[in-house]
Amino acid sequence: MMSGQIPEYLQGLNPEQLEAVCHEGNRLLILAGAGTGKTRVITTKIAYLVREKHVLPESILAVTFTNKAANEMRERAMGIEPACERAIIRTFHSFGAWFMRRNAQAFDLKREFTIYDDDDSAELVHSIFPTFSKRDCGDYAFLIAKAKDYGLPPDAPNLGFVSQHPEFRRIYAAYEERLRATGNVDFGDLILMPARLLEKDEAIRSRTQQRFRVILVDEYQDSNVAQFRLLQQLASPEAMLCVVGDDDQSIYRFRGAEVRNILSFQTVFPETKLIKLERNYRSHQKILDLAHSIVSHNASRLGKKLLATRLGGTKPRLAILDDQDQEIEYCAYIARQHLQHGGHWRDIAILYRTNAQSLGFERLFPHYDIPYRIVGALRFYEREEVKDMLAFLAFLANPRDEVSFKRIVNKPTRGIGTSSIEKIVAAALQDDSDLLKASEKVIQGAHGKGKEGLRQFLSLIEGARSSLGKGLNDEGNPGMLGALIADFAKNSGLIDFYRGKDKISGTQKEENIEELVNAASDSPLSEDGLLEFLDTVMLDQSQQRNDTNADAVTLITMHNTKGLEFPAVIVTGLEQGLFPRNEEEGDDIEEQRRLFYVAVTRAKEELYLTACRWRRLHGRLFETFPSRFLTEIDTELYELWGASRQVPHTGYTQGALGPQHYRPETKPEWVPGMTVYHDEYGNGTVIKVTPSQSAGPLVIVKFETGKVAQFFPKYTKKLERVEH
DNA sequence: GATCGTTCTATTTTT
DNA sequence: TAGAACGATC
Repeated sequence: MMSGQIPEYLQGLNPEQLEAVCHEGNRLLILAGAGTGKTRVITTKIAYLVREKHVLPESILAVTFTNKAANEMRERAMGIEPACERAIIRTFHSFGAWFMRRNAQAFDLKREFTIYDDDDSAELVHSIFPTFSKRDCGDYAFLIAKAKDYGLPPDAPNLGFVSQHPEFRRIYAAYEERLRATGNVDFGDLILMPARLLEKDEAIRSRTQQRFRVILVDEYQDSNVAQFRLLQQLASPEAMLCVVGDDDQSIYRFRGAEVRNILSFQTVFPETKLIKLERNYRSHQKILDLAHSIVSHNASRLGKKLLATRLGGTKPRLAILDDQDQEIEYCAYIARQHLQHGGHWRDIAILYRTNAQSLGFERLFPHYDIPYRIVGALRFYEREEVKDMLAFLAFLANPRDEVSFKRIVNKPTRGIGTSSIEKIVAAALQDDSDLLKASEKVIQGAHGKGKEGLRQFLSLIEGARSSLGKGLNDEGNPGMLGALIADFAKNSGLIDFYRGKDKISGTQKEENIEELVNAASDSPLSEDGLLEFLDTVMLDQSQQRNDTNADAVTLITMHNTKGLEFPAVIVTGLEQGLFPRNEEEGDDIEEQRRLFYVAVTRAKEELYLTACRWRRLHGRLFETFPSRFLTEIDTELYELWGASRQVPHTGYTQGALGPQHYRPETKPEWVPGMTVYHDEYGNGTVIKVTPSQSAGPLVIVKFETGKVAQFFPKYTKKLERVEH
């Protein structure tokens, strides 16, 4: 700093945060636990570098994983130092797209490429292999995406790491070839292609490295192998590379995230300075202790322990309930109580592992008069009609885009059958031309209804292309993209088509189109405007405008809660087989444990955990056992909520759906000192028996191996009394 | 090319 | 249980 005077924006940082902001070494790993103010650190650091160190904002690159996080980062940095507007603050993928558009030639791409999402990829696989089922196509697309996440091209020797399938390499290679023919890229390409280009093209590499003197990465624990390779290429030894993350919150392994990126950061860059942020500003200590008790069972972690700055707080509470309906009723009861104590509905979040678990809440909450909102259910850009419009735009931008062409060419039906479409696609591939030219060609030989339909479609596209080229609306003024979409919806007959569907099925397709038109109403009617709009839309498929302000209970998957916080959190469905699933072991178990950790660290004041003895799954009723994660938690850290007394009723009585046939068996008694045998742990001695009201006694056993574990004998069959 | 009945299958999802 | 996907049928 220039003088002894500490600038205002640095005041209020704790010593570790301040150190993280001011540290000047080239490799910095900030291990930031949940709720430790990591966004504040990263944004303050950007502003600090610009303001105090006179780093050019343009030479700062900050990458995150979600658009929401990127936007927040930019706004907060600008709040401190307006010049930060010029910094490149983007998601990884949006940075990739930015980089690829600027260097399109080096990638052998036309400027007008658009981005295929996962569905489009699956469609492309289906195009190449029409005999494959939709499902298989989706699976292959997933594997291809995963291969790219791991940085593996089709000819990679170790492609077997992703799939052992003998045909996978061939399928992947065919996909790549066809994708290149369309001139488009997929999500994986946005990372892997820049990484590979920088690896092999020294001129571009050094030019890029000279530009970016500072590289910051948020949520680093979620980065994948390809992203790591990209970072390695972007960051010259002289550049400052600062990664911020929490190894305990890595929960996207199934999507290619590689915890080892953060675990081994110090090994890869030995000069790394490590700063841990462990002061938590969100939750009180009792919640943090429970969270720590969970995650400390993981072997693969750098290790850190959160310390609360907030005082007081009540112990988390565990409730063992009979079945889902009772679990829902319990949640309703908790929510109501919260309100009676002056809280709001919006303070409460109900967390679950699978989306399907929201169904019960949706069914019963109206009866309990509990307002709710579901986060992450159906996404705006996944809707049929929205995808149709986007396909139209994408095809307008890039007439080689086979997937988009197929989606709209015969919708609504214009009599263009599969065989005509195949002919057109084949002709385009044959002549290495685009689908418009190929259509013109095929139209010669066509006749009847199909010919007329194709002519209609072509004139529709021609009209749109010409107004895009002119950039003017009907009055001769500069036009907007929104109007183009609206015109297309009308002229193509799609709007009538949707209107009909809306009438029959009560959907809101027409409204959704209007919403999309609105979203595009600020985009200029030009090639650039079009590409920019498509990028924004394709790269931000987050659940649109769910009114966060509404006073309603939040229903949400544990995954979706990352980065959020709530005064009261209920983590439901803590049963073996559901969370974790039975087949999960090793690294998977550790990831699930981290997910549990993420879930409980969302709570600011109240934390509730629930498990059911019976769970309906795929229409069948199963007897379940408490999650192994529950038995791992030190019993001192939570209170057991007794449920042998009835869950207080909230007015609504349900039908006799419950499992009436279930009668708790009377198990033999358990007393301290008793010798027991456990399926996995062997012989042991009961050291303590705690009665509970609903779950039967809780038995704590010290095994000969030294391991201490606790059980509800009522729920486990693995623990047996040894007869004397 | 729409509609109906049968069959299958069943996490999580930043981009 | 419930939704999607596929094949058969009109």
